[in-house]
Amino acid sequence: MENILNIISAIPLFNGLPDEQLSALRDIAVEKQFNKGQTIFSEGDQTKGFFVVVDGRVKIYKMSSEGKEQILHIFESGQSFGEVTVFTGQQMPANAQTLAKTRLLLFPRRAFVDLISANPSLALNLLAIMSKKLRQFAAQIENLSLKEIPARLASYLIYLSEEQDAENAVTLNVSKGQLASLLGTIPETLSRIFAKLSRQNLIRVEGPKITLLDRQGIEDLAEYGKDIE
Amino acid sequence: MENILNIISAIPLFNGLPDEQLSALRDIAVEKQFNKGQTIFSEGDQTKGFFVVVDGRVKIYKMSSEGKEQILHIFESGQSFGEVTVFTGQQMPANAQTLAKTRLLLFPRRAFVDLISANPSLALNLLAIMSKKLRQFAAQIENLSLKEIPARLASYLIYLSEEQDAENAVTLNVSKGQLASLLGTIPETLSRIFAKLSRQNLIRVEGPKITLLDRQGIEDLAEYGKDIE
DNA sequence: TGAATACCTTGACATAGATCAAAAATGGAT
DNA sequence: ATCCATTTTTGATCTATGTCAAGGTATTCA
Repeated sequence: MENILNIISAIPLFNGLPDEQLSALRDIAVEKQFNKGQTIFSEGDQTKGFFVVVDGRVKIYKMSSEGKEQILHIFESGQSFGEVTVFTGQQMPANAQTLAKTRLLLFPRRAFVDLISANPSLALNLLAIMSKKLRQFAAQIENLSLKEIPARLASYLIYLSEEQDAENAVTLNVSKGQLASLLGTIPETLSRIFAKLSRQNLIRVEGPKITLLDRQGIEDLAEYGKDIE
Repeated sequence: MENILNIISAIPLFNGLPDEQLSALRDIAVEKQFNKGQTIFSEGDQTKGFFVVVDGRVKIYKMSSEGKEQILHIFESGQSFGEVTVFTGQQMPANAQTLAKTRLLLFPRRAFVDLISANPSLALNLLAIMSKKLRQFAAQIENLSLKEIPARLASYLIYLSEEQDAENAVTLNVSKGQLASLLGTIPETLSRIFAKLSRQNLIRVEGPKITLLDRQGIEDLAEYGKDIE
């Protein structure tokens, strides 16, 4: 068994916790392995607990009655998901599936809640993380309803470039089809928009590698929508 | 001064807290009065703390660069908002404005965080409330991206009927224009959809009073979208 | 009571994006 | 390498919803 303690202490959620609490966390954590494309849980499932991605990538998504998928979130190493139902005790409100070979830690509900009850600093960390998620959701709602798809794509590219710490070149970490779902559209439309932005010399697309040729132009597009044809 | 303690103890967030904690909360709460249409805070403002609606109604909204508004939330008596920035310490991410004459309690940031740190049960309540909001946001994202507007309206009517505990008659608690924004559309479109659903004998609209003539039909519409013309 | 203002509805039209279909490119697996 | 499966792109068409404009209906306030 690899040192779970090291993994746990590197998780943002558990930042700044004293060793004894980290040990307590390790004692309740359960390690899980998944291959690419496996389902972790489905909408309506009973709550098991809350998850942390050790490595790999997980998508959280909803399906419409016609089978269209909307990705709500994509989580990578160090990020956590499933907090919500730990506290409401309801069933899972969405589906989770791996996008790659993935290792997770599961903190079973009961034990985790007990731990939080006893540790205000853990609760505060958790509150901060959930606050951040609320904020991201609000931003996503704003994007979906206020902005057109080219603007949403531009926002995402900027987000990625900050994430990857690269001024003007980013690499998509999901397939274009998945990206379409995350942006609330379909692959055909996304493809056309990539083509259009390329034509306008805002970006260059080479497979999953996107070069931002005109950073300012892309920022304007993200901010003001309405791309100039 | 009216008994703030009574108000505080009736707030869901503070459910089940012992008297001494309620007193501690009262000691840090600040009462605020607003008339209809007044701005409580604006996007970019410094975080003051977190708010509870005593009575009245508050909308939280974003503006697009073209001045279109998207309502993220409408809060009524007993509900709280502004928790997010209390923990992240960032600026306010959206605007808040009263929809009616409104009384609020403000819990200043610093004092509130101290209180939580000392009281795990308060933290757990807060976690549960934030979880619920996350869930609502997820549902809103799902609605915006997976459902057409008639289905969103149907969902909202069902939600309202449960809220108001009325099987087949609901009263809109916001203007139709505001409702349009909440559903991610514009008044013209909403108006047409009301007309269409009336034509299909699913509902009857009399001003802000909506009668659900065919509850099952409305539920189907909310669930499966794609209304049968 | 009536003017003024905000709100709601209806109509004609424009368009972003979805759908359907099929070709092209990519990337594993053998 | 070559084949198969998946992903991506491109084209033609359709439709829901937005935009612009105008008329109607409440509600408020003097």
